[in-house]
Amino acid sequence: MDAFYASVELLRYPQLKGLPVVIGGGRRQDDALLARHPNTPLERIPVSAFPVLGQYTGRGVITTATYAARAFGVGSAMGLMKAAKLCPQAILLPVDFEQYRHYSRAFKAVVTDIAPQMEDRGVDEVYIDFTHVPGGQREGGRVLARLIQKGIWDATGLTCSIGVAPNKLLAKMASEFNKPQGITVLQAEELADRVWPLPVRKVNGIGPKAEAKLAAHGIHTLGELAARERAWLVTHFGNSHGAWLHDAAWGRDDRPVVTESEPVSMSRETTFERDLHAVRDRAELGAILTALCDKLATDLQRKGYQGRTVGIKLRYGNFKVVTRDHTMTTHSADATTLRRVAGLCLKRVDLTPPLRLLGVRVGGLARTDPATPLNALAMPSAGQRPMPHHSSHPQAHKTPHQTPRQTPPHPVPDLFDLPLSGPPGGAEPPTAGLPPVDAG
DNA sequence: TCTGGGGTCCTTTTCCTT
DNA sequence: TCTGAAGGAAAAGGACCC
Repeated sequence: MDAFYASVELLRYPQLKGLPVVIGGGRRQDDALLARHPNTPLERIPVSAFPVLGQYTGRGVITTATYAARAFGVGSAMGLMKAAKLCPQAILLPVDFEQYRHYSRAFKAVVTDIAPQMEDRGVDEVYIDFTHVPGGQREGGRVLARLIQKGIWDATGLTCSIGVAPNKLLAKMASEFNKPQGITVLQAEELADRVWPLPVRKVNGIGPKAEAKLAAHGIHTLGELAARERAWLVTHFGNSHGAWLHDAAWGRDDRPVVTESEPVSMSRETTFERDLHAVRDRAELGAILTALCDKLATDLQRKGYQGRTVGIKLRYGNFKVVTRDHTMTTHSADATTLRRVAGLCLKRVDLTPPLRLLGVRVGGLARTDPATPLNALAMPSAGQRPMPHHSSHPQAHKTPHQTPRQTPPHPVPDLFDLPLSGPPGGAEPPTAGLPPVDAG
């Protein structure tokens, strides 16, 4: 298979091109901006009027940053306060998913017009199998890549970097060689020269943890990784991960370009403006949980799905995360049902420490209307790991059994109805707190 | 100093049934 | 009636990606 990996840079305002800009954090700075410049389109508001990072106070992280901002050491997932120290003059824009979705659809339409075998990798990235695209092999794929780049520019004004290689693993790596508007053709025989000198972290699927573990064994580059025996890697990293690491270092990847997929789960979560306490902030937490369930139910219904497993996620003030879930006997997309089951899950966790984040998730999805065409409504599979499927996995490809066990393990009275002083009897975990679950 | 939100997949632990 | 083993599914946690 021949593969492209294409990623586009999403930046809205032409007057900000070339400047350090970060996106993230605060909500609705646009509104304040427009209030100060009535009747002026955002695209015409002068650069000097935009809020800068140095003025920002509060929680949040950077979603993305322009290359000019990255030159200051600012990057994705960095706290805004830290970024403000590195580059206080950077312009800070709010996240606007409506716009991203619009431009995302537009650029993908350009791609599929030219090369229909496209795999969606999120809002700004795709894989393309161009093996059977007419003219796809000219200049090793470079001609087709230029055509796609120009098409995206003409339709959206967005720049795009493209990697061309024999498989997805190498195409993704190649796309990073020449950002933001380059085309890199990487051939299998160039592995030693162009890939092995790279740090292991450049492989899509080696994150900070794997990087640290490899470093502890003195492995920093892909060349050093490739030099290890496969058996040695299997011994130290397990059967599947060790073998995968070995394949990755040797540029081997036989995953196909997947053009359609079904969502596995949907979720909603929110980080609070300040840490909340289950008892003191009981009403607020209850309202947040209800709102999350409402949104999630709306998401499910809009996309035509219902789910059987409902779960909650809590992040404590110390960043420790706990999850609880419960599988129901039937599927549902009903907000009241989600709220009730999420409430039951919440009773099974320790609600004593300060809480930073609350989330609700639904898995075990099934289509509400099976006649809906496959993938017509599915989300892009953004977080999919590049690992191959391991059929040895004990839970792989099994049909769910019909009698899920009942939770919670110890019968708990409705703690959500308890007085604020805490649970009676002393036998229950310290879970006093949130308002009553809505009566079904 | 501070660390979002929405996903997928894998591994390990726990629980249930036979 | 009790016990233990085995196997499968659910639950929990974690790594990773955009």
